[in-house]
Amino acid sequence: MYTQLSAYVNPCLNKFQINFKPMSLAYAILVSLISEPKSGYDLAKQFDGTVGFFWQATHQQIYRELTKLEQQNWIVAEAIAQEGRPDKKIFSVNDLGLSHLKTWLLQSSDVATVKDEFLLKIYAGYLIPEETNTQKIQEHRQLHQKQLEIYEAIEHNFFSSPQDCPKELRFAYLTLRRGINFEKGWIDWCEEALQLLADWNHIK
Amino acid sequence: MYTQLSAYVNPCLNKFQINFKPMSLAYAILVSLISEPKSGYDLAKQFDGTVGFFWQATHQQIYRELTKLEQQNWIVAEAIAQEGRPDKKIFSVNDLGLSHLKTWLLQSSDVATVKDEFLLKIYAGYLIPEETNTQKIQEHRQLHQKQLEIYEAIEHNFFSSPQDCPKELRFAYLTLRRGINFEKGWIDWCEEALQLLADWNHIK
DNA sequence: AGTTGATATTAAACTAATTGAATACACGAA
DNA sequence: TTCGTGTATTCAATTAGTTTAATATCAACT
Repeated sequence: MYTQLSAYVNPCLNKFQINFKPMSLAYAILVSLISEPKSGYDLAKQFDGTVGFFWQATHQQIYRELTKLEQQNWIVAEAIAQEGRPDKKIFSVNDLGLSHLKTWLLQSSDVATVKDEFLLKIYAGYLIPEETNTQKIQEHRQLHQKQLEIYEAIEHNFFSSPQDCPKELRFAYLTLRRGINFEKGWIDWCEEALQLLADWNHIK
Repeated sequence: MYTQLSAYVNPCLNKFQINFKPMSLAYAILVSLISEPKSGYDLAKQFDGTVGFFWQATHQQIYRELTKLEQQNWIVAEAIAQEGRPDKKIFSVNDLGLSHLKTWLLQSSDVATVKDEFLLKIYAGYLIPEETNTQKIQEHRQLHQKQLEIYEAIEHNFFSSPQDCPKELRFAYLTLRRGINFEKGWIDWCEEALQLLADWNHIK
């Protein structure tokens, strides 16, 4: 028995529906290529660097996605013969790709979901020895300290006077500020957590 | 000497290894079941609640994982007939599951990767109208404000005197503090970003 | 001369996650 | 009476992401 309206929909019609799916990796690639055309190899590197703060992907993912984007005619490739190095395929965004990117940019996005193994382990911290937790938090603080230093070096070298910043870099600066804010937040939390654990240890 | 932004690519990651450790969903489920045995339905609800700050999963994922965990004999199910409601299957962690969980808890974890569509869009904000960016950030601030209020209500109701906290809840409190820290960080950044955009707008 | 390491790309198999349902019972409101 | 909401679980298809390669060039050491 049909108890839902959806049961009456012709299933063949489903295939004609417009795809609203995120495909964010594709857009992340477009965003990177638009500021400067580059190869899959360069993209993979950059995805571990500055853009990597808010998006990462392995080179396998990137090459697969580039192939798809080229087939869809959102990007075009140019083969570059290099001396002393393997050939490169430099990709750039064409008009079709740019218009799709702009459409996507205008859509609002949800707050990103967090999947944090570290916090999951802290949550269950009562199951393991006290000092293991302390150690984990100290390690974590150091990792965030290191990342903060990287971000602050970038800020110092490229954004010492943000008011003079060229328009394109202004938005990169905003995301860099978020990176700094994020790392400082973690460091503050680590210190607070260590203090709380120490206090509780005194009380027992 | 570092003369280009791209030079700040983390050299440790040059081999394209972003260490992803799998199976975390299984452990997230174990962590939740260990504090109190529950059904897939309850798990799905909880994954939208407190645990949801650092882990989320859809009910389809959860049911699939529960089936696997039961087959591996890490958890056991007990069918509960309910009046006026469908039957429930209450899962609890057994000794094998607990020992695997403890082994996992002792392992150190990497800093969680961030995949933030919102920041990706901000990064490319120079491609869209000024007021669209402002609006996006204002929306985002409100979302984080709302989440902060939820966390602060939990803190007020359950952790008004954290020093008297029972041992198991201490760690939940630590993660709650991180949630508050996280939301406050976002709110601060939103305000800073709005101010910077306004300043730049004056200079043009 | 041979190993390592960086550059540069591709293939294939696999696991995890998402999308979009369907099924089924009960309760209260329209 | 059927509509919506909440409880409770399952299925199927597709997309996304991970692991583990293999291939190739060249520079710099050892």
